[in-house]
Amino acid sequence: MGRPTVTDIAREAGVSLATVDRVLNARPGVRDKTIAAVNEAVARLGYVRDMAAANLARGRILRVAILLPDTESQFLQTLQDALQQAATLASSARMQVELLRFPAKDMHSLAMMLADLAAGGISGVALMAPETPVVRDALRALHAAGVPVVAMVSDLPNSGATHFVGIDSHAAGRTAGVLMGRFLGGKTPRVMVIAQSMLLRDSIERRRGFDAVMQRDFPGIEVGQTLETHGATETLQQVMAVSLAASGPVGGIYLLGSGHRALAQVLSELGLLGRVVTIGHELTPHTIAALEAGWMDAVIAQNVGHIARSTLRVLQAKADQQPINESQERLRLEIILRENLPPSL
Amino acid sequence: MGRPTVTDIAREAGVSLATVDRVLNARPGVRDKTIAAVNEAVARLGYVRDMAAANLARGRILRVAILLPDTESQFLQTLQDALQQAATLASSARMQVELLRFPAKDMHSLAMMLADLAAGGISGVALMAPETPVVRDALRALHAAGVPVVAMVSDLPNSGATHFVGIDSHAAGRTAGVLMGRFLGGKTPRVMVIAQSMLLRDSIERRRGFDAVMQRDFPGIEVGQTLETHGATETLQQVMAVSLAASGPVGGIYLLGSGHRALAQVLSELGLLGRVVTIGHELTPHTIAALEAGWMDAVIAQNVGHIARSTLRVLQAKADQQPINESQERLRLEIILRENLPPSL
DNA sequence: TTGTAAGCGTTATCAA
DNA sequence: TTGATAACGCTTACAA
Repeated sequence: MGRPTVTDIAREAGVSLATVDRVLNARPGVRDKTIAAVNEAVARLGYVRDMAAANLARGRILRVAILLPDTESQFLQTLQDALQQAATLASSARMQVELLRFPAKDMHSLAMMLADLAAGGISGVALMAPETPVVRDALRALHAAGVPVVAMVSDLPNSGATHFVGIDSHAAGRTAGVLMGRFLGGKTPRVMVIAQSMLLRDSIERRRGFDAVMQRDFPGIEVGQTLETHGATETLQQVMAVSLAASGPVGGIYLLGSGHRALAQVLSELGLLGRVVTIGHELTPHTIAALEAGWMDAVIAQNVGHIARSTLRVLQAKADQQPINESQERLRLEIILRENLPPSL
Repeated sequence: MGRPTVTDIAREAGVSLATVDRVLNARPGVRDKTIAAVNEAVARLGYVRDMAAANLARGRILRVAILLPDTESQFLQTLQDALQQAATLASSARMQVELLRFPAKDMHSLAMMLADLAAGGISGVALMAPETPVVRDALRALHAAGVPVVAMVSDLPNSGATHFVGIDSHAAGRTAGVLMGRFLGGKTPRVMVIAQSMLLRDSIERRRGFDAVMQRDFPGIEVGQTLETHGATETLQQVMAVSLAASGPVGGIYLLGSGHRALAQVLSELGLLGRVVTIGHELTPHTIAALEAGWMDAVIAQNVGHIARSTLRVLQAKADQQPINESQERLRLEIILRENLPPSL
């Protein structure tokens, strides 16, 4: 005979199936003594619930929503694709995923979308968003309503997020720092740091991690201030020109966020493409091409497929009130060079 | 109304549940015309099978065996632990895993164990083993009997292995090469390569990948022959002494397989610990300690937790005759530095 | 406070 | 070649 079932527990404890179920699901209306008897039988037989059968019987379809900013970035695009794919697969596990985009600059819209979802009886929410007061309040309301909230990529520690799926940004910055320091070798010991914006929590933490390592392990290397480009190629051109004129040539460039295509263009115009150690973040078609072309030396990344699957699994587990498998859900901070690029993604 | 079910298909196709099931599972005894009708209904309604319900109804418990060599290495230990943990979790998905060790040097025993498993009606086998003729024949027999075979860590391409779970060893060697070349910087451009043995397919491929990159990208660096230690610290001591005397000092050491502890000891005695760029493979308590201590510079690894879960998932999918999710099962070739060590494993 | 019985979506047995 | 019908392990009205 195989694993014990509810029927075995019922027989052993001398009660009915319904009572066993009530105890198992901590539903009211059972005498303490009966509860104890059932639990004793559970422990003695080593019973473990068959969640598949349980969900089948419940007949419930989990409805979860995933919200992403509507920014046009390749990272967001690959993340969205991964989520889309994971959602398709998850549909065969009675989970329905709604993928939504919100205006990146309008946190009030996001808050309203969250409120609507709460009102519509959603059973889980995952999102990637900055932690502004409005957002925080909306998330706290969800949390109070018992809806699990998963923060993706960028953590939301003060909003009662149930779980964070992503990597430690400070460690990501530190890793970029070590690679920069070591790869720089005999080159000009001056590094330029470029970002589209420093609004997102993870950009700031990356920069901090980068600086920490540079100061500790490579004191001989000069690291410039963060040059913000706000996504415009012209701005990038200008700030780089100004910086080069003011401080002299650089041996390395650290790209905190996206904007790889613009950087390639400007570097090319300056005749620097492939002549400076360049390190960036996230694996996208652009960064993959840059690694293959050889002008980008390393990329610090997190696996978007893993983020997507992990997000859905965590949402599922939370809805089922099941424990989550920490080691499976922990995202690895990946270092990608040309040599270990995944074969064709 | 939710997803279509077999009942919907039966109604739409004007047949019974049993017939739908026969068509869905490609069982014999159905007229072509009926098959077509059912398939048409399936396509029209967009039916997708609920595997949870299917497995529940089958009531079958998958019995799979996993075979590992009985070598005393930390990598094997971590792999075994990971498999053990994954097996425990898998038991809640009606899969029973038997974890077996075979004498590392006795391929005949392994072949006999495989034959016994085949006779005992196993529904899947996974193993990490060298591809010798006896093993190959035993695996082919399993394959012929319709038992899916998964090769772990080291591929078995000529034995009809159904699937390989592991990383590309040639790429792993290339990655080690790039890092060695770049990290070496201004140090003595001479690298020593050490291995316990060169019997396993992956050691050979790593070495080849390493050499390819060194020749192509770092022609100025001299790479020595592989020094085989056969697991003995004294041998390591001797071969290193001889090599250093013969060719002069080295700037880097590439450790192809295990033996990190012995290496630490010998390096320490020679006063070289932390003074030569050291690169190795696989994340184990030793290599983690070495990275943290700072005398090992990088480790090329594959995630054993991923290997374990992937192996079990693939075995499950093969038994269910389900397609496998390539992107989820593809192992990443990980580069681990002190800065991106996973937080506590 | 507890029990009975129907049903979730699939498979499998047996009879037609 | 097909169709009823009873499982699988669990949940949940509804009854007692």
